[in-house]
Amino acid sequence: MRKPCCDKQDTNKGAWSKQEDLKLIEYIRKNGEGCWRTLPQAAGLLRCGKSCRLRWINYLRPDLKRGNFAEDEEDLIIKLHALLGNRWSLIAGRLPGRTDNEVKNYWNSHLRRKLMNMGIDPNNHRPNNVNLPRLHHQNSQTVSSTATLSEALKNPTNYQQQARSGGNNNCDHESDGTSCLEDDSCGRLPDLNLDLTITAPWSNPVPDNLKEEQNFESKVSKKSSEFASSTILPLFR
DNA sequence: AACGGTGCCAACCGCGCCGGT
DNA sequence: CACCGGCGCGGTTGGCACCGT
Repeated sequence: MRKPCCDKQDTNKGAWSKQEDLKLIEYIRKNGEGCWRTLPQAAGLLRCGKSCRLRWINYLRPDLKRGNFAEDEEDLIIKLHALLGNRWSLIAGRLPGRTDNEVKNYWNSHLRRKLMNMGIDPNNHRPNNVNLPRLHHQNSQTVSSTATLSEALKNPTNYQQQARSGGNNNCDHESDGTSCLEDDSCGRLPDLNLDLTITAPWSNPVPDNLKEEQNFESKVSKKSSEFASSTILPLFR
């Protein structure tokens, strides 16, 4: 049995106070991130390391964007979710200034409902309640080579029609929140516009918080990483 | 004004991964 | 190779704000 990360009796829980925030910011400014387990004591905080890490990453980091998501960010989240499933950290990594928690919350509170209102299953990005003939995937087409998902959001009827006409695949991730990456039987990308003309969100040098992304392949499962390295990563480069 | 319902988001929890020994 | 500890991730929860009745 794993030991708890800290002695819960001696730690604060719940919302962070202004003083706690200041202590954490000050400590990290002087000493940098890392070694979260020992940080609270060193910084004079009655918090567990995980709590400090979360507070810093999700709220205090100076490079956070915050505020409403732009249309292109929404677009990107939807596309990446279609590709990656609920891998929020990977998705957030493509949105500079956004955290996985923020993206996850935004998906669950806004985008999920938006897609459902359009009659699209947010789990597999396919139209809901439609008895589609199962075509061999070689016959399928992408939704559109030019339309973006934000355009689709503005015109759900077109999007659905396109999804129906070209949106068939052999993938059965009906509602498990997984991506096609996880199933060999799919053998193809989900039928979304995958013309991802994404520019690198960072300039040189790569910020520390994004360096991890360069280990993308090691983060996804073996199967996924093979898929990613041959198919997805080139789209991002 | 009071109340209940709903949505949003910060924070917590448990688990898996990975590096060190 | 096995074990251990730290870190990071995704799912879930709790509390607050807002809105409608």
